[in-house]
Amino acid sequence: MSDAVVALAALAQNNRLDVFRFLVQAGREGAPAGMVAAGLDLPPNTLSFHFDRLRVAGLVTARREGRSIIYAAKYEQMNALIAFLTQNCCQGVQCTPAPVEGQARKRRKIPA
Amino acid sequence: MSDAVVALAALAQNNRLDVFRFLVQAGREGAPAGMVAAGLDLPPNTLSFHFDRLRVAGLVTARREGRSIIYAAKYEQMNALIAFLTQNCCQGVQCTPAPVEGQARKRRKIPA
DNA sequence: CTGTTATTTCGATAATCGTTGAATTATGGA
DNA sequence: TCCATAATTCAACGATTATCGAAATAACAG
Repeated sequence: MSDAVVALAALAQNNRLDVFRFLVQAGREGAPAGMVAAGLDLPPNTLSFHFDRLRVAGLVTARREGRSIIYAAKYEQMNALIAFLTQNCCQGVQCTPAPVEGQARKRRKIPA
Repeated sequence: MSDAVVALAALAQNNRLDVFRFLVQAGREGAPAGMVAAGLDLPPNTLSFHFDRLRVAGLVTARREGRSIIYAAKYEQMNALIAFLTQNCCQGVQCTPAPVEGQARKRRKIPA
């Protein structure tokens, strides 16, 4: 539960949210730190700091590959966060913001 | 878009997340500040600070009623946040964590 | 007006945050 | 070995945060 707060805090910062979005777009494979640095124009030490936050929050994984360190988004954790928000912060009320595609047509109310 | 960061930051704090959840449970009607203070055992000035954060983030509304001030969760904003996360932080990948109730049965793929 | 209840505002404080420059570690190539 | 590349760690900094006690404001009752 305080898990959620940590994850929220990790995403509640512009650069960090950008980093995470970048990694999401990079796919399961992930991307080396340097590529993220180049893509977002962030100095490597600042980036290291943010990566660490995301990692501690369980939102990304890190693995070494040659001299690069590859970071990858942890989709499961993101799903868990969204699930938490959906269940705890909209309770009872219609909330699920309609899946992006294939949403059901509104059903006509059946008269008594 | 930086809207999302503000909303995330507003929820990225234990007491504040509790406050928001309390208001969500209170329903559209909302609840007076004092009731939240009692329910969560928080000093009123600290609570004021947190209410303000949530209000600025667009996550709650405030209206005066007699001597009380009634705060209410803004479900639409929460939906918008969840929508943002669903679309921007899981892009392409299966992500929507299955609506709590009434979820559609999985459709059998139609063979060519 | 006076007093009471409900809440906010103000000033101060300790803690945490995001960024920076400089130094450091780790890997691989010549 | 020596050098270059990729990334992290460290110390410092100004800025923001969450909390507190005390004072102020708002609405109502007598």
